[in-house]
Amino acid sequence: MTLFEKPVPQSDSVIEDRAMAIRESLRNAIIDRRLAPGTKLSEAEVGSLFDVSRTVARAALQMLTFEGLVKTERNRGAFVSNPSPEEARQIFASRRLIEPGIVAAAVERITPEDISRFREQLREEERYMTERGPAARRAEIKASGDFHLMLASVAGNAILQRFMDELVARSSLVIALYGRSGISSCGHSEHFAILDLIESGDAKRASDLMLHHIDHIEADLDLEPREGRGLRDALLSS
Amino acid sequence: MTLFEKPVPQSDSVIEDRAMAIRESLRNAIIDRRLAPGTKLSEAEVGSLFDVSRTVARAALQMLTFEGLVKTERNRGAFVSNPSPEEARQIFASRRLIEPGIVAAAVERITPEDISRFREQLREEERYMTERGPAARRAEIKASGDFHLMLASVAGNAILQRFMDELVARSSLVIALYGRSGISSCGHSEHFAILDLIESGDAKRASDLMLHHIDHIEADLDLEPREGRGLRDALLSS
DNA sequence: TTTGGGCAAGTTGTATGCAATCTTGATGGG
DNA sequence: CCCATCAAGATTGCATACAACTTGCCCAAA
Repeated sequence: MTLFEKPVPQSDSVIEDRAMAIRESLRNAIIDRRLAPGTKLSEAEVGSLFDVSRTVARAALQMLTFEGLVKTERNRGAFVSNPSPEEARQIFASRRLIEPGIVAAAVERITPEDISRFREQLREEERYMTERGPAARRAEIKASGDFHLMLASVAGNAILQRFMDELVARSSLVIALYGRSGISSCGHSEHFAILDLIESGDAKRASDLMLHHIDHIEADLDLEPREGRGLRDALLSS
Repeated sequence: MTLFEKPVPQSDSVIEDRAMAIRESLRNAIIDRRLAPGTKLSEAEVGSLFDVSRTVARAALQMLTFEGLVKTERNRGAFVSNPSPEEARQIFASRRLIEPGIVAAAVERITPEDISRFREQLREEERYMTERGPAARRAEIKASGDFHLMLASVAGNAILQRFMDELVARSSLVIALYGRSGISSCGHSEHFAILDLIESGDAKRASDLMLHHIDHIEADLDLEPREGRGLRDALLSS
């Protein structure tokens, strides 16, 4: 009757269905490394854990499979993805290709309000950096990824944003897997510098710095060939 | 007992499950425009059409939703995607970002055998160009997309390859929707020129030409604002 | 005639049951 | 002692049943 009959579509991605919520929850658990790579994600277990049927759990796992965060083998089930060094390299190669363009687009579209939010986000990052312990380190990885995601959202291209969603999530998993201990601190100051260059409107230098930033992240990884891995990494990793 | 006990894992992506086959079939139908944008894809109808249960049909539709080829609305169902001009622009912006890098990678990795296969593919394209009629035009769009996909596969980055899969599929839909009649012929000669530059190892010029090529494809589209569309394009389009 | 409400048909969301496949542990033969 | 075969348990793949929601129609009332 009234014009506001519907209770407002809300943020659209928040409502969705239950499968999406489970996907988010598992996704966070995976990139936080609370779920170790290779962990079996049985439909029944996920279902009972979230109090839904296997149907819904299965849908969530299917979504995560599309994102590359879990790998499913026919008639065997779903496992937390255990990205190989080669996969890791491809992930960062993809980011090197995409993110400079995102920075350039962000330079064109960013607003002063956006800049404020970014600085807030960077302060948040800073807090985790001062702390020690694995929990803080996980939070730092996540916050660091959020910077890149915010940049992608400012760039105003929904498709690239979705690609970045996937790439950042998989990067977080890779960093948790192959990252050396404490060197990622340099990355944070680069976030500040990138933001400054974006604010000043210098697209070229901002893009270049983003490129270097990604190089630095990848350089801090320990991506040796790791002989003997490639057979069935999930089984042999334990 | 014998070393060949298992009947060979086969091409891996060919086997998969039935949902994948349905996805492929629907995907081809959509980018061929045999399924018009806005067409309702009811789970029951898809299921009975392919002689599977709604469960499998639903999985296929979910995959297509991830690819952006269909749009699903909660409790309302799945519809063939009807990309807006803005979406189309984002698709091509994404391609402009990614494909030059793919060309550069392909220059490094392409083999003489690959080049032969490419020339074969281009000859195929040529055949469809001489013919008239909507069927030949659809085949031409598809063959033209295949060139870009083959390039992505040569580049050797599985992630970028998957991104390109999605972008090319959505581009085909956009071209079918917004393409002007016969101007796409210039694109074909550019494919030849790009391949020549790749063969000669000139990454820079090959990438630049790819960039221009994408510009030309987009320039051949009719992407006016189309007032009055943005409300609920699926409903109002008919 | 127009508007509003309510019922009915159809579709999607979810749960569950059954068959097929894989894993695992046991058992028997070499 | 080792290896192969096989049976039991468990898990996935798929189909189907039911519940919840949306939509469109019809009819009544203004």
